[in-house]
Amino acid sequence: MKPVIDHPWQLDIDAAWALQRELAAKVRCVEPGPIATVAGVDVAYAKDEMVLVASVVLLDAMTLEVVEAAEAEAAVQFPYVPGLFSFRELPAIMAALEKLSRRPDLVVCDGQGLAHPRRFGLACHLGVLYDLPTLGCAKTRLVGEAAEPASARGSASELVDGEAVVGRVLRTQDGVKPVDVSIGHRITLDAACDWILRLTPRYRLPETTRQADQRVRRRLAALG
DNA sequence: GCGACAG
DNA sequence: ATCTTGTCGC
Repeated sequence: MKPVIDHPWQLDIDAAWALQRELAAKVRCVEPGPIATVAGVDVAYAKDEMVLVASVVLLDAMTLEVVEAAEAEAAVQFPYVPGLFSFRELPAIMAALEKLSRRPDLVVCDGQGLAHPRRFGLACHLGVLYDLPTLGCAKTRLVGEAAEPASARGSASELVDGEAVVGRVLRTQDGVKPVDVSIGHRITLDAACDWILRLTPRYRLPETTRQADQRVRRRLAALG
């Protein structure tokens, strides 16, 4: 699978902010089409953050079984800057996506989507580049404030940043720390939360993220 | 100016 | 993200 939009990745911080602002205008919040397959992506670091290893898994949306998987490595060429996270991890993720034989109907990202200071987190960036439905499911917050959801699985509260509702804090299992869910591209917040609940029948994090994380660690160990 | 800050 | 021991619970 290849992106429908391409842009330089060898840029400085200021150029990245400018490009991000331009791409953010393309984000769409619409009801996604039929979803039969869901992909998950994750990245791990090797050699003291000199090398990135990315993993992409494709799950059957009904059974949550892995039907395809791919990994790829890429040299780090962008620093970790909160807010510009996607410029650091996407090159590796794109290399892994290129090895995927089919286009997923939805991609679950490990990080924020709209719940970002410029409303353009990793999930939005990936979604716009491939024109695919994407959502962000983050373990920790970047921006926004929210009330503590009730302790039962499925409970949620609005994630608000300034005047805007940028996402939802969702409890995926009874008593566990909730995750931050936000739209990436071509999906609605309600649909995004519905999918996260469908993908978390047993654990706090979605099966997509867990499978991708598991495989990326194994690949990292195999490298040495 | 000071603190916060996805992975 | 990654570095790490012990500990609580099913």
